[in-house]
Amino acid sequence: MATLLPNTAGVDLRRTLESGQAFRWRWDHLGSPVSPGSAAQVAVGVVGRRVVRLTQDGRGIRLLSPDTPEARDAIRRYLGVVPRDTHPRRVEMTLAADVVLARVLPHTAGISLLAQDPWEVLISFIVSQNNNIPKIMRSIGGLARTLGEPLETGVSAFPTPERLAAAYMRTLAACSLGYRAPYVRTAARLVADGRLDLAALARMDHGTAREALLEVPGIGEKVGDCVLLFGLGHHAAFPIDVWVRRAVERLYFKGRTRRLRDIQAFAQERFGPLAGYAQQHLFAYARTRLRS
DNA sequence: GGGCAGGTGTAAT
DNA sequence: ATTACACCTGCC
Repeated sequence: MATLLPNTAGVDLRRTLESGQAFRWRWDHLGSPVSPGSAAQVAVGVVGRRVVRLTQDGRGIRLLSPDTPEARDAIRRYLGVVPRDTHPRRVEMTLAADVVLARVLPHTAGISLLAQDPWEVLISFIVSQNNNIPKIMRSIGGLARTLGEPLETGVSAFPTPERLAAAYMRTLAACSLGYRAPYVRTAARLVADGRLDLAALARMDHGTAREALLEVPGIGEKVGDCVLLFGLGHHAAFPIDVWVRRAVERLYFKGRTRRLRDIQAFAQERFGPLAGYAQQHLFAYARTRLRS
């Protein structure tokens, strides 16, 4: 049966899983396909070696499977529904002091920063450069299917660094990586032979870890900041993609163009250690309400 | 079918 | 120091 996960942290499952930080979740219909209107939806994703099914209703977030004590703990940590010093509800209380975010938050509240596998995040965001979310999801799915360990029919784990490092270029090309394929291969080799130690980067301070990431071919400032924020737990990181840039320029600078480094400095100064959460809310707001 | 979207690396000022 | 352009793919 399903377990109800306590969610005093105020996590909104759909907003979190559709926030562009993770690429291995999809929504399926639950129950009878003949009454799709009333059918609840279930989020199906891959977390490590587990195929995870979750739903959320008025009562909370339910873990449909796998329903074991170990899985329950892992998923609670992954989602950030454990009461920690920075969970969505508490973060949003602080961010709402910003008059701009106070207007944004009603549309975006409940976004959590997932505690993802840094290795998967590294590769996923190298793939994300100059790319869009549906295509990123296809590429990551393709890598899992061709190089990852099968978990259940049609679903595989994200490939290990060793498997990815040893992959043929044509295998990578078949996943539509395009010109990013050599970046992916190089990064996989760096991790596989220990020259890039992601666990060590997670322990370093934000600035030092950032410098190290920028040395990796295919990782620039935006992707580096995504890896820091989504994979390494550096919640002060503020990745600036076109949407975040639009949002900041529109909402804080009267629509005036600003240089990226000025936006970066502004965000670090204004949001401090919560910059990553602010970025998530601005990104979600821009994508849903600033299209046009 | 040409245009466009999306970050980074590189070569040009 | 900043700026212009190429890179691959899929969608309109």
